[in-house]
Amino acid sequence: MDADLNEAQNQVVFAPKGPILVVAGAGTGKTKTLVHKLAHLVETGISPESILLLTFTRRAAKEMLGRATRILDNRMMAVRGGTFHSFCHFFLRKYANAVSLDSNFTILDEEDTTGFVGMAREQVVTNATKLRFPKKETLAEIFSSCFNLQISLEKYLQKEYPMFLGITKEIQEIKTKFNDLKRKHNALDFDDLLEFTKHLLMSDESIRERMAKTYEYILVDEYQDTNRIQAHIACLLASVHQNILVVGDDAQCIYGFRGANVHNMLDFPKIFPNAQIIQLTENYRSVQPILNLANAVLESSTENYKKKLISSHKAHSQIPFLIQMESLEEEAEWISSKLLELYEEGNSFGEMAVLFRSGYSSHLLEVQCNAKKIPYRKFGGKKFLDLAHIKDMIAYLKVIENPRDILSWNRILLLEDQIGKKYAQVLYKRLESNEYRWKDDSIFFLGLPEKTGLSFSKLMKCLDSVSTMTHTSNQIMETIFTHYLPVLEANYDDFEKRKNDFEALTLLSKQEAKLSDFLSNLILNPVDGKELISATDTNEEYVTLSTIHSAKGLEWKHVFTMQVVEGSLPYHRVRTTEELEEERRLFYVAITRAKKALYLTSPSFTDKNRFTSVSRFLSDLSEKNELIDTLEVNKLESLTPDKTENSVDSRKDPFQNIQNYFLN
DNA sequence: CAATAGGAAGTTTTT
DNA sequence: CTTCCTATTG
Repeated sequence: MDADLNEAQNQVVFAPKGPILVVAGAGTGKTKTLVHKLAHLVETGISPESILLLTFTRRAAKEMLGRATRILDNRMMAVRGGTFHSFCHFFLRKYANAVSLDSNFTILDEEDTTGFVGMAREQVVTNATKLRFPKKETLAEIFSSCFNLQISLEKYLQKEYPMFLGITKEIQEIKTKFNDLKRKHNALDFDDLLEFTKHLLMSDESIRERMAKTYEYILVDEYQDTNRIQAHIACLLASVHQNILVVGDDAQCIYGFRGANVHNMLDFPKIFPNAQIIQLTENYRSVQPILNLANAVLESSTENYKKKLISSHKAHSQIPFLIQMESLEEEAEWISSKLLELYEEGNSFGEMAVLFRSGYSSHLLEVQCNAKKIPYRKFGGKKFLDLAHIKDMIAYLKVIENPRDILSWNRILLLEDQIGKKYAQVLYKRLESNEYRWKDDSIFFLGLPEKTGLSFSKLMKCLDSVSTMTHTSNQIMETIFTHYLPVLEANYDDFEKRKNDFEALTLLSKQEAKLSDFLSNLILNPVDGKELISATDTNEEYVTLSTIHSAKGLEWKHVFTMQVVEGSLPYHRVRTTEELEEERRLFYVAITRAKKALYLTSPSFTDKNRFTSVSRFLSDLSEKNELIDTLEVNKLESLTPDKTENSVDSRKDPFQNIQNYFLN
């Protein structure tokens, strides 16, 4: 027995081999238990590299392995761990031939996937039917949802887009064409990674057995967030030895939109009738008032969550705050001031986090943090990879790696002077019929204006110079960059700033010897450019700004949750009660991230002066006054200097009043 | 056919 | 704030 752990946790760690379901409430020491489990497995003779740890999000995987390595020793680095998608990618590179894939396949990110849908759409939609036909983004969303929810196109349309039911046939046709295109151009999207893996594991017994030998033990964290296909893959991997441990919390399922379903968890004992079920209930993270609010939020749910979180902290503590203000500007101002205040009281920035529903919500706050010199890092929302100039660079590399990548060809051709949509198409066709081999030959230039041909041959000579010899990805990067630089300077006024991003990209490319590894890693593990640059700096503490989704599984001493208002939390697009319940769980996740203090802010006006009110998740609470302490921030602009003194509210912290005054 | 400017409209959450 | 579409000019 491990004295560090409570009884239930010990039960998990010392359980014999075989299937185990751990139902772990928020903050019940789940990660700690898993880390100890890993250590125990290694001690009992299972080698680290034959343990597979799967999670849905990258952050959860990173957190888990990071803690295992810190708490235990470097042997834990050998544990194979990552997201389902990254595992599937690794698996498919190895067994590509078994599913008749070319092993140098390209992985499509969201934008590329949408691009292929767009191509398929153009093939089906003629001008006559163009009116009111769903856009490529919508179609891509529909196809992905059908896959992740594992329902037919018609059913999904019925549920979400009844207005498109009349064109089901055309949409189906686009879907088929879309899949054909991906195969033809040697590309897999995120969903394909899962589908091909599942298919291969299902149909090939010898591979299943080989996998069972490679991975003697399967751990799945955040099991409530896996969807049916992912759960299927996990179970297939364990089908031979049944050594599978899954951990989850039904109250924290927030990926329903991607097909995550509580039933995955509840049905685990149906798949493995001999499964041991262990509950972790004692909360070590938060003080009781925070848990009281969390419990109350769940209690008003229509669904029946059995658990009530009880804190192990006995000391008296402050109940959560609800701070109301007029505008979004005031909200950003108040939060940033409060962050500074906490810092000046001796808290480190690393102990603070601001959470929000949507990626863009933090915009004003980021401005304030920059102005006040508060170090922060943002998680969720826009990515390094989404920057246009980074995507340009990647497109060159993708073409070198997979010449059939039509989208990347199109992108880099369009960058050249005097090559537009039409000529890009013509040139791709010529390349294709010439098996992507470039010859400085007149047939390539037939019917092209002189300047167009010149641009094209310049591009091709550059690509040729890197693909004919063996180069490190770093050398390739340099050559491509030399070619790209004039384009960058011509297209962006802020090209100097953008140039800096290439440092980060070069830094990344040095980490991988092979170009293909570099590219797939970039897509499956997108990194923030800033993060990379600052990683070379000292380990500076920073405030975490994060979407609630990305904050899952993490904890901070001081947590702020922004825009706890109708329209944001719950989100305005929510229609059904299931979706509403998911929003409630999302709020629950946000609350339970806080260890010591929780601040909820609620502006009365969202963007475009739309009036809104405090989230129903709070206003519906029957014992609201006992659960939260409501404060109002007066609108400072409306006060004349004379009146400011009167406005000082004795209930409020004097320091905060001073800050509010001087920083405005 | 390419390039450009200017107006319009759409912006969850993750891989 | 951005991407998307359209009209105009070269």
